[in-house]
Amino acid sequence: MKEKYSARREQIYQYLAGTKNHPEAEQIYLALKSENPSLSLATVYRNLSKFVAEGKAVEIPGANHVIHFDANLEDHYHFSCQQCGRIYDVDFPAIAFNAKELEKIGQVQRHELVFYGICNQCKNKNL
Amino acid sequence: MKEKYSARREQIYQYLAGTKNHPEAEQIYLALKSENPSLSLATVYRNLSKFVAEGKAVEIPGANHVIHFDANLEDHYHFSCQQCGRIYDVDFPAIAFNAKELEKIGQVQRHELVFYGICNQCKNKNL
DNA sequence: AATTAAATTAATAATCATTATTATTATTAG
DNA sequence: CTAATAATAATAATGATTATTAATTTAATT
Repeated sequence: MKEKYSARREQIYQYLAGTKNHPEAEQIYLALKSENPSLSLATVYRNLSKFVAEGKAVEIPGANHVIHFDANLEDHYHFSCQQCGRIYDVDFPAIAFNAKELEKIGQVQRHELVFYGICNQCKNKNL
Repeated sequence: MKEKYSARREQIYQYLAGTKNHPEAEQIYLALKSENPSLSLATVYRNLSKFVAEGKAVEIPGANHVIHFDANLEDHYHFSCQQCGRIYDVDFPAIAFNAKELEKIGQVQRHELVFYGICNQCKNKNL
């Protein structure tokens, strides 16, 4: 199954790579739909899964059990707002872990650190 | 809405609190179903959501987009096997983070650190 | 202990994110 | 250009989770 070039895939990837908003599949779909009315939601999902499988993007589990996507592969962590569902980047340096403790369990491919809470934007709205 | 005692809820909580397996809702359901044939899956979900809302349990997003539950509230982290879906405890001491960086974003209630990879058990099977 | 009120449940239907199917279209190879 | 095959659009199907509702259980009150 040799991969063929696909304009759709390119659009989806470029959109994901060009935003810091950690969108969910549907948000990407809606954003690209306007320029491209024939775009199908399943195509977005299919390509996102492909990116993840290829290691070109990662999934971030968000609030409300919706998956968000991120094409930023540099070490960074996330803040997930339990109220609005937005995901923010947290610019920490990568954390060093006890490798021996992890080796006892398995081989780590990557890690995700997510802080859960209420973002300042929502906090202010709640006043 | 004053909470009333419920034998079902108690069973579900005790099961969750008594295991280190980070089960998903359906696993809890199946485990308790044998002693309690009239147990309903929705009841398991409802009570698990309640525990989470009350802070008596946390959700851990597992592989295959299934949610696992953990009633162990002590600081500890997780390893999620991408092959078998099992979730393991990682016994690190809690990590100290740059509070100022986080305050810029919002108020943190808790954090989850998940290592993704292949567990040793699966690795050996793959040989 | 019986009565009432309210919370909880069982059973099941509904929802919603995600995935699979299939006929059609686009891309690449020959 | 034609054949082969990957990708898509449209839609149906799946599967985890949530909502509904009538019946049951619990707790308070008489």
